Amino acid sequence: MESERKKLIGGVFDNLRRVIQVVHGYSNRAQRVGGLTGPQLWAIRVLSESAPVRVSDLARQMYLHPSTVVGILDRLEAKGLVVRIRSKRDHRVVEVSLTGKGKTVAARSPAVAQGLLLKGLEKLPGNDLRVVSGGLEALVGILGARTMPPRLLFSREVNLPGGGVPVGRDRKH
Amino acid sequence: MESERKKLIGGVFDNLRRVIQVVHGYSNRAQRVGGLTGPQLWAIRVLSESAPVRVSDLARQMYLHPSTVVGILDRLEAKGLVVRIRSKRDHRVVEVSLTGKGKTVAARSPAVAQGLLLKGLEKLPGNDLRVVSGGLEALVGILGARTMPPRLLFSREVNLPGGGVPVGRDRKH
DNA sequence: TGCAAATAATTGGCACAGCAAGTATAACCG
DNA sequence: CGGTTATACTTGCTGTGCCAATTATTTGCA
Repeated sequence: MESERKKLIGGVFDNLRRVIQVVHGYSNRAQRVGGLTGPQLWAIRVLSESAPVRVSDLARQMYLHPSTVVGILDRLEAKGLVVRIRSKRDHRVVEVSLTGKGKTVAARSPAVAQGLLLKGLEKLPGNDLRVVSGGLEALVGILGARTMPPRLLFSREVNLPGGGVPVGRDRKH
Repeated sequence: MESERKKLIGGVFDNLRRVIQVVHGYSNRAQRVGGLTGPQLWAIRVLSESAPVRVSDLARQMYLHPSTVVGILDRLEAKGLVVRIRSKRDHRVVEVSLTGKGKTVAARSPAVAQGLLLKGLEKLPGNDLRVVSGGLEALVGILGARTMPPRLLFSREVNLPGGGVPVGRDRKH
């Protein structure tokens, strides 16, 4: 039974690697689906949810430095997937949106991994789903990451760390 | 009960993000523990297990292109953590090993995330461990990643993909 | 009002990761 | 021998990611 534990633990590691490789590392670094890299796809996905968003907010949601996001946006803009529009009321801010092409990519892209996962989870028997949920819960607990912000993905709200409260801007069109 | 499923699924996503963020993104890109980047730490860890290893084998174990590994080794060598020794018998191969300093780093570093996980899993009650294992197993199944090579981490053997059967090399000192 | 401070996005510089193609050397095999 | 294969390395390129300025704009305060 000692060896059974060992085997289980080893399997957990292997599977965790696999999951990570698929979900996050689906585009390890180089170009991937549709010629988009991981971060680019990620930005597209965030944009597809957060409507027109300011560069700094996008950076916050992606947990990246603003200057990094600028670079990513440059490349996405060059591909014609996003547009930058200077805000009328505050001429400092830039609102980033998806173009039609960008929306198409966004609509097709989540199927890559997250969509796969979502579909799979949805058709999972209730008991198995509970097992998956419980298992991950335990993992997160072990890693002491329960207090960590989920980093947004399909959820709407963002807990920005450290930063002040986001001004309640009714930027809704 | 529909909403319970939804909540469970949402939680799975959030927790998955958390786990990924911790395990993989522990060293997002920039320098981290002891001034080492993620891939550098990873290489060190592989080296700490696989004794003297050839560059090509290291690349295979890290699932990286050999030229990428060369760069990583250059930086590790510059820091005095690894040494490259040309094999006497086959003058093409280079055996990479850890220096004393490198071993120290290796011994201290796995505590970063994987070690945390390992320790946590080890003290987990048998039942919970089975839940974690089963949950991940299901996830991997959903993602169709069961056939994917585990990418090695703590396990010894490597299933090199695509490549032919590894010649039964008795390079055991 | 008018000037200082804060804010937003960007730029430039740097290091690293990752790959592909090409090079040099060395081993193997007919 | 001579050609093929294997091994490591080099070079060139793209892309991330950060920090430290810079610029433009807005806000705040005296």
